[in-house]
Amino acid sequence: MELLGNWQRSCYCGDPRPAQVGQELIVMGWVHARRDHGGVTFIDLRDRTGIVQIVFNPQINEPAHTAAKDIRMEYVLAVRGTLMNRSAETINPNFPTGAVELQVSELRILNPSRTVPFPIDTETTPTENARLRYRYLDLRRPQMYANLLLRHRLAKNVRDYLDGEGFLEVETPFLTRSTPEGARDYLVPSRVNPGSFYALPQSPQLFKQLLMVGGFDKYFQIVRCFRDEDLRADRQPEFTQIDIEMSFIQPEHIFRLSEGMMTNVCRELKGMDIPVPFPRMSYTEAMLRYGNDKPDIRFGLELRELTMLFRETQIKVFTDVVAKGGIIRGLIVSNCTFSRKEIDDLNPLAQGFGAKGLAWIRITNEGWQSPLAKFVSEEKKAEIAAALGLKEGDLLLMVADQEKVVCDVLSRLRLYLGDKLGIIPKDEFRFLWVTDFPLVEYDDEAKRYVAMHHPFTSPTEEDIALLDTAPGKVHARAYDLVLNGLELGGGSIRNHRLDVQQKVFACLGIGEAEAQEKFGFLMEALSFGAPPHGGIAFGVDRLAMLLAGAESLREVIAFPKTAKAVCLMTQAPSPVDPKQLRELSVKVDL
RNA sequence: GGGGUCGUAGUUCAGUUGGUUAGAACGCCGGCCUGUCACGCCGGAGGUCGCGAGUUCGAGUCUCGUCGGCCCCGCCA
Repeated sequence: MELLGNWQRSCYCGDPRPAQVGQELIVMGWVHARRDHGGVTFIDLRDRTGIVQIVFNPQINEPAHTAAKDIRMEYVLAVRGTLMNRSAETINPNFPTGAVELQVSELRILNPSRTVPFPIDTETTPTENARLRYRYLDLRRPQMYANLLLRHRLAKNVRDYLDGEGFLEVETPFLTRSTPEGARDYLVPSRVNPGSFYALPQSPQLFKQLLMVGGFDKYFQIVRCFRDEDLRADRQPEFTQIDIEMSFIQPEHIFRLSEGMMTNVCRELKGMDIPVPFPRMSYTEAMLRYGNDKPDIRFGLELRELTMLFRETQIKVFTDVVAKGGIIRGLIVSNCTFSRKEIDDLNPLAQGFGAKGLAWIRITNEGWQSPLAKFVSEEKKAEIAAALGLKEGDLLLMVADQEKVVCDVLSRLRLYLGDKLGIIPKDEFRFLWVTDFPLVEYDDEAKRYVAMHHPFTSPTEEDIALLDTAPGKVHARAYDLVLNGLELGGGSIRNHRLDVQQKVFACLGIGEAEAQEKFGFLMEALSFGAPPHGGIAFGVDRLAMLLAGAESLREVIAFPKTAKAVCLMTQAPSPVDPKQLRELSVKVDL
């Protein structure tokens, strides 16, 4: 092992080109591969920019050639040498540096490496377990570097864009207070105030509103948020948002700004030109056509309303459901080539999605093929076929149940079928605004209305009166941005008037005393001339994931957590020293 | 909290109906090799089959439990 001494790197491994031939260079990096021919030894030296071949030739430098015998995979080297052209037949077209090589005159082995637990290449993908345990090695893989580079450029692009639009990035506290509603909070005990706890923010929601009251007019922040809920491929306990808030605006301003930001990102990072404005769809329409408030509009296969058509048949499972206030909806798969088994297999799938069963009708050249065919008159069949435009080869899949169940099952079945049929164009980016959400929805478990977005969302001006009489019918000035079936972000116009905010609290069953205790600071602020304001927040991790074409957030997060919210590298979370607990006046009760 | 799936050499994986000494590739160690770039050739080491019970004459293989990774449901204003 040698010291670095006063050596200074003259270029990255990916840099050398024929133009620099003849120059003396110092390059540093990791041993990616080693080819020892006894006489001459080749080493591929790698850094984040690429790979350069360095050559140890005993005729050029005997000591360096001898020393190179000890070099192993992932050793860290510094080499000084002369850049040479390769002879025509030894040029490697697979690397940008493949026309040249560095003839080593001096080698310094800066650090050895134990045998690595998995190879640093693109061919083999190690198990997730190994990757997360040795994340620093996983990060050496070019794909991980590419993903995090993309993420960096995303953040930089967004910052530059918002700066250009007159936004200020302002930091807000991580140690804040726990609020009711929403996700479970991560709590931090206060040593100085025994028995009291901070909460890590689920989002900087209230702070950004208070910045508007503070007159900042246009705020943004690329900020970490924390939610103590179970994980998914697209959900980590800590995640990053592009958080935005503006004063004296309409939803249109948010749409225009967001569209500018997203198209900018897509153009700069992916070379894609996304047309603006993005299409918009009301929540009601989205539920009707897709059964879902975040529809993937890259493909059709929309839901069909069937209640009226089938209510007068002799199909008992249908008529019973309709009698109980349920509905019937379905999907039509055109030119369906499913085997009988494939169709039968959809039934347990639909049941897994929450359906009691899945009815089906296949249109063949001999008429209806279906377990239900005998319950429908020929006349009715013709009426149904005409109404739905059914033709030979079509498969009609139907679910009858309460509306919520029908929507849920069919929306998931739609995604399953879209994937199975291969009709989802993978390389398309289809943005969609979903608007006109209900302000609240009834929670059967809690037996009260809960905020659909959050408790600070403004009702539409014409619906304010309904807050007292029919809360379920009140529309919110809220909007979500959906990309390829993934909720990328959401926002709303907020309540800037104290009386409206108090009405909303009351509607949510938050009493005056509780509102005062939990949100007193907000209500106080609203009483001091709060401007009309609103904003939006986008998931950076999800956006980066889609831009990177990755299947999991972990691919675009340097140090992510497992499905059990554990960091396999640091072994966090961990028990702590009893002394620490005593200082915090915290007792663990398992 | 629930369901599914995976766990075999350092790594990626194979392992038949439960049957002799658990294999391959890459990596690792030793040797040879002056134009390779997935270098090649010769030789070698390396296994608590995640862990614990059970069934069996016999378990990597079957059963139960448990731990861990992944996916999903619930949950995620």
